[in-house]
Amino acid sequence: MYLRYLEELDGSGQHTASSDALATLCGTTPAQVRKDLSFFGSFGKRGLGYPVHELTVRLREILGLGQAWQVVIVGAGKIGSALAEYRGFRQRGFQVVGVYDKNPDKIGRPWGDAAVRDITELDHDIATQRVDIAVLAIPADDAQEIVDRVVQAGVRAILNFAPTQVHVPAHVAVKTVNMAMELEGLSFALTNRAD
Amino acid sequence: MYLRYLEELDGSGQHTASSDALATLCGTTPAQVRKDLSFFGSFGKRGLGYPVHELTVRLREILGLGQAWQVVIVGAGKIGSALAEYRGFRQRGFQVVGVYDKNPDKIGRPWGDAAVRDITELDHDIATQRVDIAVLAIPADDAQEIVDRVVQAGVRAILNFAPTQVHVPAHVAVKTVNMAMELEGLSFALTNRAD
DNA sequence: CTAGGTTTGTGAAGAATTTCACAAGCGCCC
DNA sequence: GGGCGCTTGTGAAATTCTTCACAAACCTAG
Repeated sequence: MYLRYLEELDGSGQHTASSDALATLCGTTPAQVRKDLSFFGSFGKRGLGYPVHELTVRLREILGLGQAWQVVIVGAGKIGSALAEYRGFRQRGFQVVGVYDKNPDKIGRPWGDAAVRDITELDHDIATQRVDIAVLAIPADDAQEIVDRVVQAGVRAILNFAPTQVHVPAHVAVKTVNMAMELEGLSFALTNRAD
Repeated sequence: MYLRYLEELDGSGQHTASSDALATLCGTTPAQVRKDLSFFGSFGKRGLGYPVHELTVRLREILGLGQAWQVVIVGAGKIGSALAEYRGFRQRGFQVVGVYDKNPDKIGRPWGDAAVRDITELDHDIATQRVDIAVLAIPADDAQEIVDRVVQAGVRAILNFAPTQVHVPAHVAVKTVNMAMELEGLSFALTNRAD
């Protein structure tokens, strides 16, 4: 989050930013900003604030954004397709190297200058080319099976859009995005808001 | 999260579930399950566990899922369209009552048995029909402006897919889903994993 | 070079969350 | 009906996270 706003500041020519300024942008507190950043090192100058450009560079390093991570998307439905064409990914160095589906109607459908591939080829493909991250845009019922397969094939990070918890070995990182659950959180807020 | 798995258990005919069973399903601990549920009341029976069906009903009440919340989607790009047709929403009682865009090419494009509407009509539409939740699938630069407008028009809850923090008055609930940020979290995990 | 106005970095305090651990309650079986 | 094996609900302890508050450091101006 800090990186996002620092990039913005950098683009607009700001040279330094105080924890106070960053906090306002990010919707947090100055103390929080300082504690968070201090976890990784001592970047600021007292009396001045943080050097915007230098800090963006350091944060990118810390986040491992120096390299182009290779991503496969599993599931070529609405969400999968939207993700496959989402600019934000490539912009930030995530390269979509393959889209997979199990539905014969979708397999072979053009995608970029390649085509949607058969999900049965997934294991083989991951074994032969480097794949860092698997994005799952598939029904909940299929999620765990696909997770097991990509983990078996060597993938170490998974972004899961299926509305279910998936279980993985400790060395695999998973982030789950559950839109229905977010909406239900809003429903709760609407129902229980203190007016 | 508990609701999701309780529904599954209910569907498969389970009558009771222990905190231990729920914890395993949800990837948490039994103590956590009990503390969480106890916040809303005392639902379980000692020696037996929680009554699955009864608890789903109660959780739905608590989350305010009894009624059909009316949702508008702002932004008819890839992500907005995917969301507009996402079954998970309707299944859980969220009714998409309108899709808006500012791009003339997209305005009027058929969507369900209606059409994508001009974003300039948004304020008027919200004022004349009930809209509970606004889902934002628009560029970061437009996000705050649209947030201000829908809040002004009376919307109390926002699901934000724009990759930016948005600021709202205290009585408005916001959930932000930032896919690029999730990917960066995975990048960090891949970079700093302890092997 | 010094004084004054800022802002960081960080221990310590405070708050919130999670885990522990166990009494109390429940159903089942004999 | 009583004993036994489970499981909840919950205070208390432990841990984690956030906020406070201030010394140390830095810049600018004169």
